[in-house]
Amino acid sequence: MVQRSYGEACGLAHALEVVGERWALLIVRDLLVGPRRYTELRKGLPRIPTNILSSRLKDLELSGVVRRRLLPRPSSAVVYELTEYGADLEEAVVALGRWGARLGTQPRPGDVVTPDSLVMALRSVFRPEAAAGPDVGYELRVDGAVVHARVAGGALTAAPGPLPGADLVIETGPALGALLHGTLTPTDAITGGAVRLTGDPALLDRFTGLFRIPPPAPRPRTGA
DNA sequence: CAGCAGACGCTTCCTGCACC
DNA sequence: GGTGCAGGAAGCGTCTGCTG
Repeated sequence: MVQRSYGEACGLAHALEVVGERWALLIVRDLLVGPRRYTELRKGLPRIPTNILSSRLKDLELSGVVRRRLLPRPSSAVVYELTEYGADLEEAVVALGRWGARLGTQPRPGDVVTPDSLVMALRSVFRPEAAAGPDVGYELRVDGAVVHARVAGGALTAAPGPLPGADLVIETGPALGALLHGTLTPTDAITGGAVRLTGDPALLDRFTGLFRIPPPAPRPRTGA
């Protein structure tokens, strides 16, 4: 596909010409979690048409954001991964995710939670200033997506999959947004059955301190 | 089965123009 | 200057089929 130009000598305009197309930044988001095969990207982005995924990957490859790599035998499969240049988008993607999270806590009908989106959500709302204290490991299960987060030495490591020996396993659903927004307290979440915990329940308080969505965006007046 | 790619129809965007 | 409309271009989604 021929990339349209905004005709501006502006870094932001140039960035949008590369990752501003529909789906492009979500592909980058998933690749920030790790290299993915074509079918894994389709699973992570269940609504993307296959030709659009193919087209975006090609465009991102031409732009130097993504590269194709052939796995060694016996698999010989193709994986897509970010180049160093593409990986530089992490700071921007995390900031955009944090900004977007302020728009609302409730998923819309048909919205899905994927492990990759959950990992990037955790990275987006992690608060390093709250990470002092003993190391802790969480396993998070949200609507079938399982990810884990480990906070050690003030730094976060978040990745898809379970965490054997996790200090706390949190099973929840749409309530996660309210919990991270602070509109649902850990106590209310537990007593109301919005979360199920395995491990030390006190660590849920620490979780909501470590991961916090900034105050919600102001709502435009409806004029009614 | 993975990894595309083409055809087709629909939607959205852009541009130019007219009108107030 | 702001708004609305029409036509063309571009983009998107679904379906289907091809290749290794």
